[in-house]
Amino acid sequence: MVKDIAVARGDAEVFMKFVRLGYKEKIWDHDTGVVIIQGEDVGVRLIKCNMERSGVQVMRSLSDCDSYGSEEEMAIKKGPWTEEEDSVLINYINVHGEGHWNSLARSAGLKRTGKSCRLRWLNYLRPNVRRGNLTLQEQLLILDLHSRWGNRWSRIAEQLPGRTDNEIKNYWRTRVVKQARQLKCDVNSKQFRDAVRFVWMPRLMERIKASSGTDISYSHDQNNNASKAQGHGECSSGNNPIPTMLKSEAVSSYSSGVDVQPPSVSDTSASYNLMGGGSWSLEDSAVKGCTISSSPWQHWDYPEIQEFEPFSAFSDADLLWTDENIWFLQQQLATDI
DNA sequence: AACGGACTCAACCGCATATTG
DNA sequence: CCAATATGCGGTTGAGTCCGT
Repeated sequence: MVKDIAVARGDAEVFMKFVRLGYKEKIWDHDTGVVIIQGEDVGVRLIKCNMERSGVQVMRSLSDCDSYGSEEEMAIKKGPWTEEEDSVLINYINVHGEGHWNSLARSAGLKRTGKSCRLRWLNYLRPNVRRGNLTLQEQLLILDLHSRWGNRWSRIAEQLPGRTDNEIKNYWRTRVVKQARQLKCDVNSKQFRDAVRFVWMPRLMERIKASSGTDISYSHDQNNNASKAQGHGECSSGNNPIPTMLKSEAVSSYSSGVDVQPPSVSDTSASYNLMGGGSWSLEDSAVKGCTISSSPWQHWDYPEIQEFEPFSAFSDADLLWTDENIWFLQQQLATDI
């Protein structure tokens, strides 16, 4: 049986739909000409195609036609991406740009859904994706932003250039939720949020301060080599990229856990130049002067400085944790972070 | 060495929203 | 305006790895 199909210019979606349905009718694009294919019981064959005028790129060769017509070959692949798939996706995006993920997946010859391609690109393959452990500053920022925005992972990720929402979400679940679980309380409970505010975050600040002046090597993966290795089961450098803090004076006010005197919201403003060349500072009564130099990083200015109120959650120091619980949390954090 | 539980994180799923025809 | 489709987001899963016994 022979099926003739004509497909309008560039309409790969319609094209494939008719191929799958074994459609026989002819569809004409009067403006730009048509692509006509001839189908058989198994597979289809391109018999006429004005490629220049039609702009149909999905059919790059007769073999493509065959593969698209095969039920078996049309199966969507799932699971881990192979290096070959990665390179196909990267090369395609380098040439054609990103977006239009469904048609991209087909045009590139990937047997993946558009969503899968998008996710792979955004979370792993795109340039400037940072790999490796979250720095102390990043952890602190995540805790702080989550306290005000909740599970708005993509929004939080926007404030940590190179980090993905998926990565931050994973951090939250594996580290923070785990902590709550160990303390036998709900991660959203006031008790736990207070513990984060008055114990965890101050401790992070202390650790950031403690790293001041130490010679910490930080190998920023400019070429994303580590990320590629990690994606295929190999581990990248386990070094935690901790930038050097140059100045920190007021941090100590957070160091005593429940004895913290929260800064007022009114004198709060922030400038997280976290990805600096670069500094990271909190113009806040309690942390003012905390500046972290991290020259290998890309410069980044906190984009929502107007609305951002760092540590505004400290406005009410009514932590209900017992000394025992606080001690326990601190012990956990000492080994966990 | 073998086993099993815990952990990590890439990837998938379902849903909501945006865009397109 | 509406329906279909694409995109984006947050929640969840599960394969691979680590680590203690």
